[in-house]
Amino acid sequence: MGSKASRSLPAVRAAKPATILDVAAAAGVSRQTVTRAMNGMPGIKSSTRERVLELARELNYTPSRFARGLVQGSHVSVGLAIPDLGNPYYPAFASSVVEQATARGWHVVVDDFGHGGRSALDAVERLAPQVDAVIGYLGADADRALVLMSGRPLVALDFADEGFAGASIAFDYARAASAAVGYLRRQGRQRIVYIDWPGAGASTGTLDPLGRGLSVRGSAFAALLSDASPGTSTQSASPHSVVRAAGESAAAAKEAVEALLERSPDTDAVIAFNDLMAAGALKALAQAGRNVPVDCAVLGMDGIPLGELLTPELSTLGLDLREVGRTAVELLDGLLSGAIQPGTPEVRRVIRHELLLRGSA
Amino acid sequence: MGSKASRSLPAVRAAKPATILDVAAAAGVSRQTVTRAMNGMPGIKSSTRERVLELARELNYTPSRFARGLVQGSHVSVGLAIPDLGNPYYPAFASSVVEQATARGWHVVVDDFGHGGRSALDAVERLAPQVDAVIGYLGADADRALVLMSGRPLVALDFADEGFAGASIAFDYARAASAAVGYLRRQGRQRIVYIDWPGAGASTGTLDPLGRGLSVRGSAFAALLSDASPGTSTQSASPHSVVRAAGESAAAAKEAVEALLERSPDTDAVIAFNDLMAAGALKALAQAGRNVPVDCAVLGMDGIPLGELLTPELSTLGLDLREVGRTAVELLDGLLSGAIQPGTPEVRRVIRHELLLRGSA
DNA sequence: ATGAAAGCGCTAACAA
DNA sequence: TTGTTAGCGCTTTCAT
Repeated sequence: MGSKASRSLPAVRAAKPATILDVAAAAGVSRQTVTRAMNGMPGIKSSTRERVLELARELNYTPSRFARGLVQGSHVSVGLAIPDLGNPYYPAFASSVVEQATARGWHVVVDDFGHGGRSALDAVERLAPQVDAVIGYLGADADRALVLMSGRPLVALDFADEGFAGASIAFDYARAASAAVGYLRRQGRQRIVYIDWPGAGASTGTLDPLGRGLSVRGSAFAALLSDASPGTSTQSASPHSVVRAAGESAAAAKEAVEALLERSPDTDAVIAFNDLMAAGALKALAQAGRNVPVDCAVLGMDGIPLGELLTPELSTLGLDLREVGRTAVELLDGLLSGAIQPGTPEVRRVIRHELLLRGSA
Repeated sequence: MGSKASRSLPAVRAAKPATILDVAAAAGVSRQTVTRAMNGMPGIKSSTRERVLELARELNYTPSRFARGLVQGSHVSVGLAIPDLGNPYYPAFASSVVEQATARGWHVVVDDFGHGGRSALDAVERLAPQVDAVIGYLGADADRALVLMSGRPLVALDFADEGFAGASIAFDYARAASAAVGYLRRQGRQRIVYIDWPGAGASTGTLDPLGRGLSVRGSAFAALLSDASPGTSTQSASPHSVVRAAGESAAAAKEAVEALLERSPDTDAVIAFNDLMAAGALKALAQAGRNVPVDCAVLGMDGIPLGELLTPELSTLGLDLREVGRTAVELLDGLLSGAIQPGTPEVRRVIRHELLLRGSA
């Protein structure tokens, strides 16, 4: 190192990163020779290779993947925008997307926008210039995100807006809610409560019986649960049939259920926004000494593997996440190849939940 | 659509994707005008913009992100190679890496190589041409992976090989094992069994008392557990103190523990390879009617949030995954900027587990 | 074993 | 409002 200090290394690190020409100049060779050294190609004296590699290291040179990609031909690169890798639902979905994309030789760039107060729009904004297409849980930002993609394909998940010009995969919450509530009613459950997390879809403007914002799935349940007692007047029959948790976490759901049990000890069935929150409900019930499912049934939503590890095992409205991932990537594949045209009915898919009965209901 | 059928669209879709020149030619404008249309730039008649956009859609044109990146300046792009997004440990880690990378304006390309019989080396092979650096759980492939990176930074996790030329983050299993076994012995546990999964680190060649391959962490525990009964002869004192599960899953661990309880009903403490497998152990013990932790203690390894949702809550050797992610990205940052030199002691970090006592031990 | 030239597809700067 | 010119940094020929 010291012996070569006389070479013209810039005293202050240049703002611009070193290029192949900088290395070539420093080594006194042509850029092809640098290419040969960097890529371990034949036709270069090993002493030259060593010298070039050493210089490259000193100059902190990294070949530009853009220049290289430009000349060598690129892979498809897909952006995946998800709200929170810490919620087991999303990695389960991501896993399926990555698997399907990998099978096609694509790359997946993941942006978890759950940290630092970022929004789905931020994520797409960052992703858009660098990827060929985006798959994401974007909520109401989907419309604006589509603009950022300037014509490239976008698949919005859990999105059912009729006016949306991109591709979408929606979930049939009305049907899922009806299956769940029907099952619990047939069991003779009298006091069914849905634990909502209005953060995701509250922008839809649907309100619960008390006039508070509700998630999309929350409104599906609210509609069913409010109709429960036909004997009463115009006032909603079950004003407390929907409870709002403070966050999309087991801890928040646990607190909500604790408060609920305090207020309405006769609750005999709890349906949660998702499996993670159902796990919190399970904890609250266990702590309150309730026997699940005898005293109170618990139903989750998602069907993630976590449910099978809980005690009792979680009954849930399961989504086939591999199917969701496969559908998203297939949609993209069709859009990218031109086999599917945007604006046709083909780009709006609906996937159904299935009632998975395990131990908790 | 039909009215413009006479334009010279290729009858058969060309093998090569359309370029900006194809669109420009089709629209009878210059490429600059196409750029303006595609990127929503000003200085273009909106009728022209419409026409160009329409043509672009027909030709299925997508701007090359490489050409664009080349001219606009690139973000740093980091590859993240992980074995299985379905194991909650990895998304927890990935989440932290993505958060740290995002804060620096970097992109993260995730490759989950757990599907389709792919190896860590496959993952790096795919990633290498497209990223500036790689972080990964590569096991024994780390050495070969480094070659594929041709000089670009690589951070290998859970890797402690002395001869490794890249950066690495190792975990101090000897210390962790000693903390765990010491704690259980002080509790008076007599018959402590470690449930190994030799898939990951079996290549190190360490053998258990029965001569079978062991994971790195498995050997740390085997060493301690074999020394347990100093009264016996040269033959290993506790030949069954290490059990091997058939997979890195709760289900595999559950089966292993079921067999163990059959064979050694006096087992009063189980330590698992990781939290997921500990969850399986918990299920097996509950099913066998054992009271955890009274009859039998269970200790996991990882410290993922899942543990707190189990019944009883899982005691574990926790790793601060946010610290691990932060360290990996900091290492990369230093390497990329030249602030840290490869080959110095600075690139080999060690992170310690901490004994987290919750309900199960 | 090495070098020179050409061009990948795009956008910024400048003309018209 | 539109077109022209000049690269971005690299790898591929093809020469030497």
